[in-house]
Amino acid sequence: MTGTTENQQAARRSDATRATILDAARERFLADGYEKATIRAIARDAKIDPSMVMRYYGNKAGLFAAAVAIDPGLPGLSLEPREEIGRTLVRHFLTLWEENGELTALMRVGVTDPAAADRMQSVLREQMIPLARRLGHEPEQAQARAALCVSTVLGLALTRYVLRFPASVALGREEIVDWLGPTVQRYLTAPTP
Amino acid sequence: MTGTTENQQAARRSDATRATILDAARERFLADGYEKATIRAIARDAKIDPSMVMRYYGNKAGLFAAAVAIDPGLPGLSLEPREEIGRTLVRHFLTLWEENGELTALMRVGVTDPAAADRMQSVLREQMIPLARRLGHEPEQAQARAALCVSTVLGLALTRYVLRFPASVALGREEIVDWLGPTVQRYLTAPTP
DNA sequence: AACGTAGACCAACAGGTGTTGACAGTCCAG
DNA sequence: CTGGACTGTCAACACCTGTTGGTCTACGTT
Repeated sequence: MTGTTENQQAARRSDATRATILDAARERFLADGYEKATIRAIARDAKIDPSMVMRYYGNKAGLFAAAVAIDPGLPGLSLEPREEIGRTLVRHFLTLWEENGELTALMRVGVTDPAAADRMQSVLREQMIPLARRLGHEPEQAQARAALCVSTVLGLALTRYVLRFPASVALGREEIVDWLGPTVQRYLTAPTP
Repeated sequence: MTGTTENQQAARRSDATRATILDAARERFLADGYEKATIRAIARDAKIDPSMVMRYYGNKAGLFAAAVAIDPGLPGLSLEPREEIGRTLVRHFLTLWEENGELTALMRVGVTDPAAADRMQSVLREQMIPLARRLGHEPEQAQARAALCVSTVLGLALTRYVLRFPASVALGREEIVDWLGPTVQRYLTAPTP
């Protein structure tokens, strides 16, 4: 872990430190949000000097950007049977949120910071709207339907993972799929009401 | 406005100032969130001294509490015809959010601050769950169904009023009612899937 | 008219923030 | 073995934060 010099990207000796910082940053941003998660606290967690954070990530914004770099990766959903796409989508988002705590951090910040909000929106723009379009809707319809789907899953994420309402946390995984799946399905495939 | 002394609650001479502060606070909290909305900035907006804010509201938390005191006031919804309750509920929440910017502020803060999060949850506890129960569900069912409804409307509020996703902002009021109404209706009245 | 009190202002405090620069130790290439 | 680049440490800067106490003004009551 400390001697190899010929990697694809010139493995630096400081990679371990970099990773430690990033882990601590993710944890802090997730727990406290952007403003309250101070560089000093993150550095303390990582047991390094605050100035190292600056050296490696430029500034606080850069650190945050590095900490929440994530790929939503909606898989080739057009392959799914059309009647199952709602449930599949909901299931996919559930695992996504449960595996990546960064998403909670991103939401905490996005609510105040336009740049982070835009990052969240990109999922809608680049993945959900094209998906709705692939399902045969004209542009406006695709926009509206995709917005409704995103609002559905983000609403659940908000009450369950961010605000942690007990009633929402108590819901079982498959219970959620059973309720929200048909909803998303309807938003995507039902005729306009 | 400046001479009456015998009101129900001893109208103070400073009431105008108090109101000015509260207005400025609401605006700032709404725009910036809790941490970024500084007392100094609020005082500057209200064109008074920062120390007055402390004098009248104790501290920053007290000011925030006073700024977002709001009553969701779900009306006597049990009077509504059972088949229309979904649409009525959605319509009610839409006007609520559009008339009270404080709700956006509350959400911005609740995402980071547990106390504010709890305040949001109280709507669920004290209004939605009883409503679901009044519709004839046993306790657990009522909890789950109410959580789904809250998640639905908060999801819309999040994408439309807080994050301001264009695709969500573009939705028309009745369009939202047409899509979300049946969803909420199903969460409240459909048999468990 | 005189007094007590509440409203408003000012200056300052103590602490925390992101960020910077100079210095010492460590590793590898020449 | 010697240079130079990289990793890490320490102390400090300039600024902004919430909050406090003292002081002057103006009103309402007696």
